[in-house]
Amino acid sequence: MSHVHSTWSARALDNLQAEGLRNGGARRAVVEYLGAQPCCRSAQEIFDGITKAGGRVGIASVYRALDQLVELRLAQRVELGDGIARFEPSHTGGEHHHHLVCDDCGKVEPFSDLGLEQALADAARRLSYGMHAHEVVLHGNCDDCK
Amino acid sequence: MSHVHSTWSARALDNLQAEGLRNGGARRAVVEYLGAQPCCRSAQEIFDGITKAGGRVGIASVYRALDQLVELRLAQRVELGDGIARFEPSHTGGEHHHHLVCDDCGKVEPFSDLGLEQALADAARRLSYGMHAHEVVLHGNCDDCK
DNA sequence: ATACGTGCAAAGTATTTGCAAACGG
DNA sequence: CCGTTTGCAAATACTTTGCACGTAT
Repeated sequence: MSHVHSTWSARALDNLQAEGLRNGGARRAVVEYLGAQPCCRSAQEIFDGITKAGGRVGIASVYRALDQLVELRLAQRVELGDGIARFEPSHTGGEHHHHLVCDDCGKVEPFSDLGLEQALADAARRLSYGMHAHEVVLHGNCDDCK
Repeated sequence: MSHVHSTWSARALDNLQAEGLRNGGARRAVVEYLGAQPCCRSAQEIFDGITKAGGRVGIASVYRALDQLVELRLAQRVELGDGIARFEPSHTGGEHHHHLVCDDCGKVEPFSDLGLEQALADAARRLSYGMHAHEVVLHGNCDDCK
């Protein structure tokens, strides 16, 4: 049996290792960077973030690491309508959130809503769809642009 | 004052004309094709559909027409997680739907859920966000892949 | 007549892949 | 050691743009 981890990064690295993967420098850097973010990040943002912190990775490795994380359902791919894929840790329970996108300035804000989560679960049940992830994007105008 | 249209295509073409746009062949073909579809379509699918029906349009015009439709909020851009942008008429009221995506075979199915719509409206109100569109994507496994 | 619309080809971005060298266990 | 991982560069996929010609009003 496995023990409990305090952070998503630690849990993800353990799961990757349990899959027989080797956790070299690049993938570890991606996992640690992503785990420290409050909301979704694009591959380029992750690359830039790691680079600015002194890490040396290739952007191809960032993409490859993200693909694997999504494949293992440790991370979720989020598309907000601007043609750029973003990624964030797969949140469990209360940490789960969705996204508000301002169509004027492009700002992205996370939000949580228990009623919405309940309605999503109900809808999936009614449809008898084997749901393992969901994504909600609200488009509108943020406070600054209203 | 304007009169009521029985189809989205007719209404959209009227709205475009009211904006001072000229509705030449390519944009008209896109609007008519899109209005006849039961669910979202990619630019390439729209191009292929028009071409197969004997229409001659450039794919650049398809993209331009779609941009304008989205800009005027006559159509909605939908991103389902595979990096391809899809488009569908902006549905009003009861015709509104969302999407189920099978992560194994990629199949896309539309669904409607009144409870979900209500929860989305409630969430937007609670957030006091000036919402003018929303998008929900459920990922899971379709009947074929379960 | 005169803007706007269109098609083609070229350019621009985001993402993926081939490959030889570096590395982890 | 040996198979995995990595970085680089080249390739790919989707989308946008420049421009000369066509067309709606």
